[in-house]
Amino acid sequence: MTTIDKALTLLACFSSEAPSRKLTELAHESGMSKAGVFRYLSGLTNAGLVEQDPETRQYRLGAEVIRLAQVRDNSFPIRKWMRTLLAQITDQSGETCHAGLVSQGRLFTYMVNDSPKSLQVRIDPGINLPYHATASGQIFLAFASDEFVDAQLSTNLSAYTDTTVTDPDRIRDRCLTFRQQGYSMSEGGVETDVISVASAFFDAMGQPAGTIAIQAPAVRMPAEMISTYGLLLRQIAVMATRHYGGEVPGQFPISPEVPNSPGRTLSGNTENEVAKC
Amino acid sequence: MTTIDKALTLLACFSSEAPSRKLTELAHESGMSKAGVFRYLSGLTNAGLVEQDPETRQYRLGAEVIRLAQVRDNSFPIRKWMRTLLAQITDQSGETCHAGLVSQGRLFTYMVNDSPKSLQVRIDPGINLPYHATASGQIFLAFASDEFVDAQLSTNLSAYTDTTVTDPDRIRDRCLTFRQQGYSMSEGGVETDVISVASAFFDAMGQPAGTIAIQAPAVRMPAEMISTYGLLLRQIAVMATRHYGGEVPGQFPISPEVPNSPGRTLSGNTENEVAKC
DNA sequence: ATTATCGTTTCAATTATTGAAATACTGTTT
DNA sequence: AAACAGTATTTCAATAATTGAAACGATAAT
Repeated sequence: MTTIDKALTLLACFSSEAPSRKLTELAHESGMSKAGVFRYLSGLTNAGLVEQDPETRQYRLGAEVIRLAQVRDNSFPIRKWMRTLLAQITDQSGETCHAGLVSQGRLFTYMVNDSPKSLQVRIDPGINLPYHATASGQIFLAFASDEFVDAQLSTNLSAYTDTTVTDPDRIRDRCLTFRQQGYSMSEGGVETDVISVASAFFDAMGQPAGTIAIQAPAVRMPAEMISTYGLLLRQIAVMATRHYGGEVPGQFPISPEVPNSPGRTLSGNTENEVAKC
Repeated sequence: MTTIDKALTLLACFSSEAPSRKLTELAHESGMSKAGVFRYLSGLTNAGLVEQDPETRQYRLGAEVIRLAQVRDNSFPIRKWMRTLLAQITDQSGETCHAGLVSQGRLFTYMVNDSPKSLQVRIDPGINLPYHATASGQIFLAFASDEFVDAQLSTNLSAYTDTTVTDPDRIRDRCLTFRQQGYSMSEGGVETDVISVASAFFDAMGQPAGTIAIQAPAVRMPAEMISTYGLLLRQIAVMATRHYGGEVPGQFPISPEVPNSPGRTLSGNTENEVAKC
């Protein structure tokens, strides 16, 4: 492992769940010496990737990461078309939806579009999506490589609620079904009374690159809605794959026919009402 | 210079102007050996900060940078309130506006809010703003440290148009005026027939952290509009400083009184119409 | 006041980094 | 087809940087 690798593994320690970290904490978590972590953080700070809160002396990600993210999006634009796709989903379903992206083996919420309804599921961008407990995670596993699935399911699968499925074999079974239907469903996997439906989009090698999901209060999610939304997401996911420059794998059941719009159509979300960032 | 520093300087080579780079090109630009650059890029690729296009073999920023940017924004949220501020500016002026942020000494467009008018100035997020040729850049220089100003003005100041001011002394003069009035103005600095007005917001140490600017076609920018917009931006900039957790420096002329709204008020841009990302 | 905790610096042993040159690869030109 | 040009990788021994334990300083808690 090179010096650079060691320094950069520190970046992976920062997440929305733990956005600012103490040096000692990072040293312990990464298994490296305090002195080493200090030097690495200094390097990262020089590059602007990390900054230190002058008061608490805690480290957090720096402004350079947002510049890099803008540049990334200019060279490989996702935001623009993803916004449109999510707007379509919310328009047709009336529910909160989000797109997940995978990076370094971790799936996180990339973009969120809120439901216009007052009772809605709240979710933020940049949040980690556990593979075993979310609809997004499970549809991702359904199309991921065996090694990846094994790696994920061999970790501690925490039960967020009473209904979280934590048995690896049951999860594998579910993923099999999800792969056949092209969308997944999770009921109360992370939070009770929330049902989530998801589909996946793919990269140029046919590997899953991200997910698209609807999340709604369970009371608004009868069985027939789940399949309707599933088909909708499956269809939008194919469009996402196309935009992404990817290849839908043979196993994925493509649905050419347009599903009937379940919800009212809303007018909002035209491009020039939205701040570009 | 440590190995980490060298590796991370490569990240700074990626910009919206040159989002994907060849290895040899990077080696030349950074003055490092090809072998070294290759090893550094490998490290960065392992961490997901960089990825290689399988076809062209060019390197570009990876998906991890957008995850990091989301995390950064969760720990130090700017997007949310900046969106509101920019919406206010466009609502009151009817013109395109943007926020600039500084990172590693470079000022770049962080967020853009388009004018609803059909004739409008187009600008993308993540674009580099040259200090000498933009209103944003100049108001930043007006409040930056002497060393910073010297460093910037001693580089080659390219003339983007016939009217770009490239004489360091004239720029210093202008910055003096801009500091006194708390906002800057640039006419055709980067593109002809475009006038831009800007103000700055500050960090906890009273140093400029970013800018807020209006850009409009010159035909819609008579002299009295410039000062009206200037006062508006100055006022919004104070709010930005407050949100940022910063300190307005003593030199900055604070305007407590509300300027009269020059344009019509538009209704759009409520939070839940906007995709969160 | 005392202790505990955390961040920062020091320093000599060691280990990884380094760049030139060779090699592999890809697409283009003759 | 074959040589060519341009690029990305790999190799390898000399070298220079990394390394972690322990000391230090600063700050907060008891």
